Amino acid sequence: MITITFPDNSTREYPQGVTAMQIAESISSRLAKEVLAADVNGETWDLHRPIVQDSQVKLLKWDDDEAKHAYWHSSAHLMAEALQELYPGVKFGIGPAIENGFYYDVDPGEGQIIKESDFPAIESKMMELIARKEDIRREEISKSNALLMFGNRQEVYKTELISELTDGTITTYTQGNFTDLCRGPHLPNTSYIKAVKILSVAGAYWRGDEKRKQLVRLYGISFPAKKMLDEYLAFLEEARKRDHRKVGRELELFAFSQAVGSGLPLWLPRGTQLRLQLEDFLKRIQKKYGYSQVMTPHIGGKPLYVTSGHYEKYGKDSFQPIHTPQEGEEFLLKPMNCPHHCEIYKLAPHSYKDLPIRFAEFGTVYRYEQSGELHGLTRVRGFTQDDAHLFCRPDQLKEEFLKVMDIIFIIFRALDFKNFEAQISLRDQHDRSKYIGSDENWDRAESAIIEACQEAGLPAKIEYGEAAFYGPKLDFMVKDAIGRRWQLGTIQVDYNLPERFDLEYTGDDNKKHRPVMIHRAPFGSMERFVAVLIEHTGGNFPLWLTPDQAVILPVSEKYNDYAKDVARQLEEQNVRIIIDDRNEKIGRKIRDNELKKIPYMLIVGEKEAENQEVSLRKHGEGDKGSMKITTFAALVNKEVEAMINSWQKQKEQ
RNA sequence: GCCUCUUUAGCUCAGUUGGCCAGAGCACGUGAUUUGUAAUCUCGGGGUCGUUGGUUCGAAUCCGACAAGUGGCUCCA
Repeated sequence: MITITFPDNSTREYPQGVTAMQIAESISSRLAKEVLAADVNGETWDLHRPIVQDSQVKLLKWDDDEAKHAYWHSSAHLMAEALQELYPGVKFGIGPAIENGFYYDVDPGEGQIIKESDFPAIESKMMELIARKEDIRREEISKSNALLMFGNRQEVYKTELISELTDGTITTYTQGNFTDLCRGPHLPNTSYIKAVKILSVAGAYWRGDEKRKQLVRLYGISFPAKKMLDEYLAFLEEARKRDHRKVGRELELFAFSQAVGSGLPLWLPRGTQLRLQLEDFLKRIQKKYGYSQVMTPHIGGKPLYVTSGHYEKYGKDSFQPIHTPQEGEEFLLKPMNCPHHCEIYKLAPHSYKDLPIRFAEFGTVYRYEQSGELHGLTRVRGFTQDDAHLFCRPDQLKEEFLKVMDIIFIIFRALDFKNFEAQISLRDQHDRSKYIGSDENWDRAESAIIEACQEAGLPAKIEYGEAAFYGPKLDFMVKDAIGRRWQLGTIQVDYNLPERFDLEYTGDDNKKHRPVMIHRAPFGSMERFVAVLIEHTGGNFPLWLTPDQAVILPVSEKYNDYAKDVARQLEEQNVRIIIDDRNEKIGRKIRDNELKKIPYMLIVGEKEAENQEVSLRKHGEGDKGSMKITTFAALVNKEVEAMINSWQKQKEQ
């Protein structure tokens, strides 16, 4: 007998070789129906794998991520089995579970293609295999046998994988006529899968290497109930309605023109207002945090980028130099603002007492992204960074880092970005050849970032090998409507540019020292930030972001004068709102159409004129009630201050 | 850059197996209506069917190239 310990620390005795499924059955038949996999001593196991020694066991159901993972992994195998039947000679790459569903990379063979129109056939084949209720069997196999087995089937991708595995750890999973090299775990049989949907097809390089063969990647998702699949598809449908490209067009926020060029957004009046409001918000925060605003040109001499090293690294893959009538003179569209800011720093000698120095600029930069990269406003070729460069002493690094994090938190809080993820990118632990700067400086910077996150109570995921060549960084990721992650805020430590630009300060020892540079952009870029903001709000922006996108609407021409009075009073308090006084000419239909694009209306009529009030109405939400004109102005103006202050208060508590 | 797919009016879409001057709703313009707020009625303008080659008596429709866009891959200073 062996002792099984459950998560609540209760124990039960079972014969040796008991399976998780048998354990579930011994507890309740309902549990046995719902259980998908088991956590055995911290590893996820198949339900039918015998447990031979005393173990900690947790039975995993759909709501456990590990169970979902096994479920989708088995679904990937199921899809592969279907492909094997439908496309004889198909070769398999890898087919893992992902955050939402699964994929399988396959090589359909010379001349064969898998198209979207083939999905229904694949799906129905999968359903057919589900109906067969095929058992999914795990087997341990020696490396030589594995090589032989997959080699015989010309599975070149699998044999490549096997050759890199350690003998004794190799397992296969078999269902019906399909056997896959796989670590598992898996469902007991194919009938656990109730509903499947192939979502998309894409090309994907074998092992993520651009130089190797491109396989066909099929994405799919599956659920234990048809209803859950329908709900998921409905969710995707809903999410598409919040797509910033769609909302941006509908609300006339931004547009693209083929004539201007792809990836070069045109900000329309409404979008510009929104963006200016965001810029203003950040400027107010930065003022409190001791930043100096600077402005630099959109181009810079080529030598500037030769000095910075960017020309060598990116020159040929970027917008090409601008030539002048002067022979040999070349300028580059700036791909970043740092070199310009370094030049400003260099203008005068600096004392250790002057540091840190913080130069901020909403700097528009141009990067020639590969054509396949472009995506709405989230990945463009011309964009404006809410950039700043902080020049500080090494001992100030952590404190400065924390202050920048503060700014990011204020912004995320103000805009209700709750589900952001933080990622610390450090050096590759083994290969350090690609990084510049001394080990000592790197160690100091890396630990400063880690400590700063700990002090701020920020759970951050550490990724090794993701650091830029010039320094480690902390990035903030936010998901869009359909769950894609986009990097917004970023804080990067840089040892490279101070070196290359020979930046200095005089220390208290009267000797020259090298400052550390921090690049930071809380929004990331105005374009990407607005895109994510649109997807989060569905275009339903808070009032403080869009006061100019409200309209004062007198209910009849009798109140036009009062409307003008309201506009004047608001203007005095820096809230500029337009009056729609076309009521006598145009009528309700036009007003309704306007409403689609203007989120807020201030309605004024008899009651309001009497009390010096306005009635606030939000599109789609109805009346917010009437309020004094001053209250309304305060609502708009004070909210910005309140956003900043509320974070300070929360920190003090 | 690579792979899949898409491209018809400002927007969302229809357009049957290739066959007369290419359709709808919304938007836009006009006239009427004046009503505390997401669909009042009338009439009207608007499309070289992404561009460009080809097949055909005949192409929005079939084939090729290019461009832009989608979903991925690679990349992201």
